[in-house]
Amino acid sequence: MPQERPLRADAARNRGKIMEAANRQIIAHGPDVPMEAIAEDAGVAVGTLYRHFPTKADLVRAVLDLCLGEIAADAEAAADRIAAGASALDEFIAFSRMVMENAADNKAVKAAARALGTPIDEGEHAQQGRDAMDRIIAAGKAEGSLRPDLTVDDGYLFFATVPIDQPLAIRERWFTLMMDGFRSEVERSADAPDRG
Amino acid sequence: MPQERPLRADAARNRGKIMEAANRQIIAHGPDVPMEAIAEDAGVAVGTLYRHFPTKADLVRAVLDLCLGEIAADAEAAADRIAAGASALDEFIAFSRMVMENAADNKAVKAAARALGTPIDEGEHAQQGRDAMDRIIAAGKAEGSLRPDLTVDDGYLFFATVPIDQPLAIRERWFTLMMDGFRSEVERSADAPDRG
DNA sequence: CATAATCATGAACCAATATTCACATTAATG
DNA sequence: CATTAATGTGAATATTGGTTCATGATTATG
Repeated sequence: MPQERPLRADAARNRGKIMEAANRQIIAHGPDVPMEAIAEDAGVAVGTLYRHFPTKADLVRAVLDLCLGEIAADAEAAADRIAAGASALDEFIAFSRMVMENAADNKAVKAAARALGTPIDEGEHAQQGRDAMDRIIAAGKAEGSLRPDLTVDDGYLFFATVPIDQPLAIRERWFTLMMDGFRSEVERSADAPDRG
Repeated sequence: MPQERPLRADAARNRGKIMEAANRQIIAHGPDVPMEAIAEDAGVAVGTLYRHFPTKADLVRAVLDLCLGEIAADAEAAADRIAAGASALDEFIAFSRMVMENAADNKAVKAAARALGTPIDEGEHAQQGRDAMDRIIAAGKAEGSLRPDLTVDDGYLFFATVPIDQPLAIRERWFTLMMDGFRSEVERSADAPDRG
């Protein structure tokens, strides 16, 4: 077992700069951003990217995993608040809305959503998020506010189908419809103006 | 106003072959398929594609518009059946399912869905489909089976968010959830196994 | 069938991008 | 500080894919 020698100081520094730059660039321009752009943003040469990540796909994967991690952390926070007494329905809706809004203007999240079901969501972050979602949904069902047959996969489905390229109003409407599909019958939304 | 001189015989023939080939190739591989591939499939040289379509985007647009036309025709057929006495809810669901299944393995439909809200859906086919959807939804509301605030845009939203890259079971589940979101309260789905 | 207008051909051109590699720098070590 | 292993550099390479254009073929017309 070859001991991992620690990174040289400059190497560690550059690795950080690369991750930050890649994060910025992918958030702004999506995973198709050229390696050159990331290198320039990081203030290093392209070759350096390749010293740290054998291939572009590896770099992108690392960034997307980071995104997934942040979302998973939010899910955990929501689950914790529920455990501490907060309304499961409120937390579920707030978390879902947050995911939607992130996906709308963060192309990394968008790409991560599109990548669900691919190798990307097999990292530990994905599992962490899945567990938190499970807690939220179980609480919602116990509370009677979410449909009894709801599963974590439904949450992922939500994530994966956010209408990213549509205008805000459309996205809001989609959100209403999805949430109404997720609720138990008695709990339907009140924001529809003209219903009996 | 320059009179459109009719196409020369060989030109007309080639135009047909190109449209067919482009349709095939885009259905199979999506709009990113190389022009070379389309040319080869059509049995002509790339230059010929450019004689008929100034740019690749124009060719793709033509193919997607064709797809939209077929879907619009299906919507009209459904609307007509409703006018003739068929259940609006049944027709709405059947049409929606058809759209979903098409989008699943027809990359042209998928691309057309993604292109909603872009210049592509401003052709006459788009308007035709919109009108038919309007008739279907109005009937469903009159029947009391669709939520009173449903609009044609919601139908487009459905179209645009089909979870294309997910496995069949996931897509079916999504369909259930969406349809439950579209129905009026009293009409919720019965395919959920474990609800009281 | 002769002529001109139209059309088809496909090699060449160009731009974008991932990736490599010979060489230059820099940090760790004694 | 001398040595060397690790690291950084960025021009060069390879590939892909859209687009053009000089040339040759085909069709329409009188």
